[in-house]
Amino acid sequence: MFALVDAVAFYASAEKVFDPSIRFKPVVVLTNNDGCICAICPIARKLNIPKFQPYFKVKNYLEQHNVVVRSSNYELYADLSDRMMTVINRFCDDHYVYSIDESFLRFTGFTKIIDDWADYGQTIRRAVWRETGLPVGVGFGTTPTLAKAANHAAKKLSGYNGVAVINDEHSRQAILTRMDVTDVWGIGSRLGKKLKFMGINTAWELACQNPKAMRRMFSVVVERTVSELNGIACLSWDEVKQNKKEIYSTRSFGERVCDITTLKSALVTHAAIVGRKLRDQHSLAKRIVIFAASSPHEEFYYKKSLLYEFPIPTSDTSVMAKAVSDVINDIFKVNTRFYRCGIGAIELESEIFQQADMFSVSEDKPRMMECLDAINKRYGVGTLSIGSEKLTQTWNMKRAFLSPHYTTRWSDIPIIKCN
DNA sequence: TCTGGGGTCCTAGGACCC
DNA sequence: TCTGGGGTCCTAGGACCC
Repeated sequence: MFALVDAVAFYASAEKVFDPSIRFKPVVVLTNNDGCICAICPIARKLNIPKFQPYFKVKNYLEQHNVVVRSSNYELYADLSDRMMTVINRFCDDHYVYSIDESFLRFTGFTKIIDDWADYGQTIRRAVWRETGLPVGVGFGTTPTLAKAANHAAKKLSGYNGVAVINDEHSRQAILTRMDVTDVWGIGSRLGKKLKFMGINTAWELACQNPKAMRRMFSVVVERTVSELNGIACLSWDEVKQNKKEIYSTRSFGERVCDITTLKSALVTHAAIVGRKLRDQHSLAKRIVIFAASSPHEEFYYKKSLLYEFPIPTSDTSVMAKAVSDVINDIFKVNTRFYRCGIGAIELESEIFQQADMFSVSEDKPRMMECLDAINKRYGVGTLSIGSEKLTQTWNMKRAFLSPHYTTRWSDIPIIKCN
């Protein structure tokens, strides 16, 4: 048995945890640089606010309806995510954190003990709510795709109250027939359109297709999805938990960047983020892409992207920073208003297979990164960083509606006033 | 005044080579 | 005069997710 647990409108709910004054108001959270709307709380959802619309286009509408707007407070969300995952971790023997607000649970030893999954789901929900203040939905299913579907039902369909279980033919049919085909994990708007053209409108109708035929018409991915909807596991647990094959860090600037020093320091910061993520999953990058671009919305679009190959695969931030230095002059172009930039590690291999470098002089390099990670984990990201990250700080994000860092900064600790 | 997210995986098609 | 194959690597862009 699998379960998928995720938070209801995570960013928006996180904003409400330490701010009771907005708890019963419509709240939306914006993406980086206050660009688009990325989270809409259930109260705001009733106003039919479109997700991922540019903020400036719906600003008036939000004001008219007294919607509370918040910038992304990633520090707060990351910390609340940790807390939430720590609680969830108690409830299964195998836990995989899939994204900042979603995690898969697998029950092997537990299966014999638990006879009422719905009740168990409510126990998880209550524990997370009590200990973090975050509302979550819990979906159980015999495959990861069915657990995803049940989770959708738990949060979106009436009569489930936050927990849904697919563990027999009856429950499977009851949920899948009420689910739009585009709400199936892996079926997006594009595939959805084609499927609907073929008369396949619900998840149930998709499940009734011949998997082999789906493979011919679309891809192995759709074939797998059909099988999984029928309770046939195609994604092994190891596959679900697989390491990333590519790791990117990209960001748009709060203000356009026109000078090479600022661009370089931004790229080194991305190198640091990619390096940490590589080390987290014990991977090394053989090659990285380094890119910078102007805005695609402007008349003259400029984009330059370069491949950089390391003689020895690495996850060392300082080595990647050196790569940035090497190529920055080829990427930078004068009189260009840079809008975003980033770094992606695209060819990864496992640390286990690391070739010893015959000419290496600094044997302690990996330990230096270990030390850096440990300090940043303890005292916050950015406590220790590469010198060239700090060359300038002018490219910071635009975050006009930022809430306090309630849980990660002494100065931001919430105060309760008693009269 | 001007403003438009971030991440991962996959594939079609072009460039280049022999 | 006109026509002919197959592999690798790279890039851009599509598709999906939240």
